[in-house]
Amino acid sequence: MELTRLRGFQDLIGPQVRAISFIEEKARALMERYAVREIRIPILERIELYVRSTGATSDIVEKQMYTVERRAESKGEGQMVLRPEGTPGVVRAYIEAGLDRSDPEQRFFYCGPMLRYERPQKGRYREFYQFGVEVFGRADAACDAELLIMIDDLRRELGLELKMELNSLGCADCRPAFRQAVLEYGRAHFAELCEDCHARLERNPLRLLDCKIDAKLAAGAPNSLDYLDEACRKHFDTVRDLLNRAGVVFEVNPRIVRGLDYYMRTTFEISSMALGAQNAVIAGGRYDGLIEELGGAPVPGIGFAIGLDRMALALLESSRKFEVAPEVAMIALGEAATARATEIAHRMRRESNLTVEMLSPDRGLKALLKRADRIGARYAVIIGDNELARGIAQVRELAHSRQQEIAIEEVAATIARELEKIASR
RNA sequence: GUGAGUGUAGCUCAGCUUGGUUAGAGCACCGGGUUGUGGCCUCGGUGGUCGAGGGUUCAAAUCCCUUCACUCACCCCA
Repeated sequence: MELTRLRGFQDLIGPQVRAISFIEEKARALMERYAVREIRIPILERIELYVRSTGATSDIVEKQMYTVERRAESKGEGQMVLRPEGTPGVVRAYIEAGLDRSDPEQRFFYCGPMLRYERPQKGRYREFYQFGVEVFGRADAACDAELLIMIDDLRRELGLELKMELNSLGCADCRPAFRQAVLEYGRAHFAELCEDCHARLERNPLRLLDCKIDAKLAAGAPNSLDYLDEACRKHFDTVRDLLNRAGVVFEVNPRIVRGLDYYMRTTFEISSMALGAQNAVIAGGRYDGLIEELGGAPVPGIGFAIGLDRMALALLESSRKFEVAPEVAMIALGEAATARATEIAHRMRRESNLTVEMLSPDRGLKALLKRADRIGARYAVIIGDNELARGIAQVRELAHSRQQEIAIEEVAATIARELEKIASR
């Protein structure tokens, strides 16, 4: 086969797509309760948006973005890229709508594909789906806590065991001192650092802290919490206190460092034990300077994104099943019966709310019953010329090989009633 | 970008070390055993450029080279 999908892209089929939809539905329902409103933003943006927000030296901007070839006659668009993450686009839309000035306190969620050119591996694809939440206009610790509680709610609804880790990176006032301390620590131990860390040191020294190779060295490195100024410390203490009151289980991990420039104060990562190396299923944090950086008013912000693909993988690792089976397989033998069966199937769905799959009528009964079994139907409704003439249908309960003749007009109601009985047991 | 592992039927894999007739199994699919009754059983059938290209050889799934893809990990990150 030569027309294969592109590397790192996936066709989501069967349980995979059902797991993702399941998470999305749960998350959407949760958004309703938290009064978070949906926002839809373009998948294509100007490259500058990410250079200025994500950070010019980040890997995302330096080597992972998909650039789009524009038509020669289009003018003034500059370099366009497929969005590698959601936050900058939402911030842009927020500013562009003038909300930062007219009505700054806003909460949005978005859902959709993101694209990054990376080497694929388990839980990492070039196109991946994110469900993200962004809250603008609130600098208070209660807001941070509310988001984390929201995440805990989702975790509970999905029945997943996840680890929540929290850190504070400090603010524009106190972070520089911390960064400087890490830099100096790194320089002092330069000879002991791994090759990757040598590169990190000047580019993004905070990254030293979550290096896997130099774990021992990182343990002795400066702790961001020791460098928090009074306001940041109080903020972080309040967040933790609110989480404890809400019964949210979390750990403080000073090594949680976000890769993107715009994060400050509260940062967090939620990971799954069920996954491989790419185990962060949710990550986010506060980014109070970002809106201003992108040309808006000085409005604070905080947000997170769920990696839906990863979350789905974790869900599929658990014992949860994502099979779907129709309640009724409709079997028609012959042309006249097919017409009648189509009517009955329609009525079952519309009036009795049953899930009904009509099987291909161009096959023998044996093959059709086999098919009904295969798709996991609970009942097979058989209508042939015999039944048609007598105004009845054979209703077969597959698991028990019980079969009864029921007046065609009564089939839908009878099955619905039986299912109700089973459900109430 | 780096490293390791793997590419044989729709799926899971055997065969490759030591080259040798028509390349196998299980599952799945289709059909018979049952003129209109599934699962279990049984008999049969469809299905393969052995990832691709080149080389060695009388002969290559098997040996050599190149290349591509997939997987996992590094890196990065959701």
